[in-house]
Amino acid sequence: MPATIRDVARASGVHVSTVSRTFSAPHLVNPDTRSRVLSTAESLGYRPNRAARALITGRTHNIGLIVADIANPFFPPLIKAAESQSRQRDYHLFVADTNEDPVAEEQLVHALAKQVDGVLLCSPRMSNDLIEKLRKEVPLVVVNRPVEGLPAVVMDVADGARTAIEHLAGLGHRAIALLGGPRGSWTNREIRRSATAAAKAAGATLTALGPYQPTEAAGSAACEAVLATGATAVLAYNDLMAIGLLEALHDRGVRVPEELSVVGIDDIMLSRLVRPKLTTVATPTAAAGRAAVDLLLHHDEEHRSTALVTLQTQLVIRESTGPAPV
Amino acid sequence: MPATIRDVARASGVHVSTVSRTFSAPHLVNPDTRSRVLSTAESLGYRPNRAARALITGRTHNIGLIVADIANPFFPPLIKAAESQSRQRDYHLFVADTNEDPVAEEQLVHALAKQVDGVLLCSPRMSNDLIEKLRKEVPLVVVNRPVEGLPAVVMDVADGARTAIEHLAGLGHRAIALLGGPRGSWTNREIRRSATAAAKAAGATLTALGPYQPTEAAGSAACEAVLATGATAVLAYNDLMAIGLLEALHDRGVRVPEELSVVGIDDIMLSRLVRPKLTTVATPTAAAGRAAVDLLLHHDEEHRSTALVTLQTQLVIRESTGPAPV
DNA sequence: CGAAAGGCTGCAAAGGTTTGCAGCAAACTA
DNA sequence: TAGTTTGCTGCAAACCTTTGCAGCCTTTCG
Repeated sequence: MPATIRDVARASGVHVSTVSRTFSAPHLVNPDTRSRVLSTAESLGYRPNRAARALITGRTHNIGLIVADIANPFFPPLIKAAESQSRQRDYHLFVADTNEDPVAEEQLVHALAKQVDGVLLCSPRMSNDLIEKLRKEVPLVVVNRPVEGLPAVVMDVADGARTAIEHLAGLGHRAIALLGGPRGSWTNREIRRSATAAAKAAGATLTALGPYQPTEAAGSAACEAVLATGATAVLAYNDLMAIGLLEALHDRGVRVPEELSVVGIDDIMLSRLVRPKLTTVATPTAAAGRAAVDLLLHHDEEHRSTALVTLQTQLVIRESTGPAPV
Repeated sequence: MPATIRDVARASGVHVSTVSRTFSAPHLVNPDTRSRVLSTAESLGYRPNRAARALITGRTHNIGLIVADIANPFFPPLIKAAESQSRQRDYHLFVADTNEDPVAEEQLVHALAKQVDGVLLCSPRMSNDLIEKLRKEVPLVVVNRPVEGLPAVVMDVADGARTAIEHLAGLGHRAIALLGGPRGSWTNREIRRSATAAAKAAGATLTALGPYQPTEAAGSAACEAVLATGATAVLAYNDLMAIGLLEALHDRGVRVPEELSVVGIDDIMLSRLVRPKLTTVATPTAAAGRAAVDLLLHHDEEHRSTALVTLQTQLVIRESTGPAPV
């Protein structure tokens, strides 16, 4: 039913190849012919069929984006930015959600492989070995984990965690708890490593808790464990957990920041709307989305192996941190 | 480079059509042959090329989802549910963001038309006439607006708004302000219509403000206007605006709910985390996402025209509403 | 003025899959 | 036993484009 290139060719009295070139290589066709073809195409409502085009060119003009949880407030800004950047470059974006499941991640890459020119793997939970295997099937860009020889964009959470710990130490905190994120997360390891080092340097003790799911519920559930450490300050794997913790603390009547200081990571939208407003390490998620798309699209094979984009983070001090209780 | 159906055929000593049938119509091929084909396919890492398949069958097994703003907290649960439901049915989901721009909506439908089996149009801002035109290009399901003769899923916001107004009236409020949403939104018109009627029935006055963008910033910006109405209670187009308003009120020192009651609509995640916790009309967004996908996939042409799914809403009373000041 | 160059167009193969049709052998039916 | 059905497989066309090659005509150059 929809008009094909053949219909346009017939209607405008030229060969299909001329119509094809009118769209994919306009400079090769005579301006008069071109405008004639264009106008009949317009009147027939013709639009090139991307699937057919992909079949022969091998380029689909589609990108896959795989995230752990679309509804986790960390991701939407990233998805939005990636989508916007993709479309600006005339690409469409498949979005898929793994529900934090490594197996689903792998299946999704397989399923999307043939349909996209590349896959953006965000905060993957799968092993590096598996990533190595999958990259043979389809070009990959990893977000939130550096992988040897693969283009990646990461946030400098190590620096962020260090800054956060220094901020707390500067407020007099000497016993700090770390609310750990999910197993398999590179970001989590980074935070832990850096926070430990920073605490040591500042003469504070750091008690690591976890692993936990990166959700508000898990943050609330961990309240007990946090209080049990005797810490006067907490650094959480992400804002969602920090906010969950804040909720639980509020319910228990523990005052923040008077009795306990709380720092999150990410600076999601929520963080400046809860009370007390959350002190947090801002990660540039939108920039990450854009960078990932560009990395996928712009980098030719030779450069690709060495491309690692590191985005700076920044401590945003709000109301959930204060001087250590005496 | 990747294995094709032909490679599998050669390696297992059968014709390509047999391989094809092994995957797309297994019951037509001898169990022995089938398992042989399957195992060589497995060892070659063969996966059917969906684009090629789409070319001949006309079914892409892809769905397009168009929303106004991915980062608006209202949408992620809907997107997540739609994605999950799609994948369960062996479909992949394109997600696109229009930035609240009606023109972008139209372009997106055109661009996706050839690549999907249908498009889910969420809270469209475009005119009904345009929708009528676009439906000829690709099957459409509309979310959050009923369109004559088109499958749609809507939330019963009229009932929600009525309930909200009755709740406020029951608390003694007689002057209520309505914080209006964006122009072109069916939901907005519904709310306004129903709230007006409910207010009248309850003997209260309703002052409608707007249109505003459905954002937190717009909610904050409208604070002045709300206070100027002299209302003792506000119903906002959505939670985001209500929360923005809450922020602005807090900054001005207006106490909620003592001096002003605030009700939102949607029950986004944020709403139970802000202080005071927001009283709001919960809309079943995840259910809407699932229903939209099912409507697209299950309904054959004859039923399609009559399919309108209406989802119930529910008032959730929290802390932002209280008795009218005397 | 003749030959070479350049601009434009047509031809046809190719890309990976599905599917109606035909063919064949084995298993039934009468 | 002859004829018919059934189960399985092969053949080849079709889906919509792109693109290397070849051919034509017009210009340009010497």
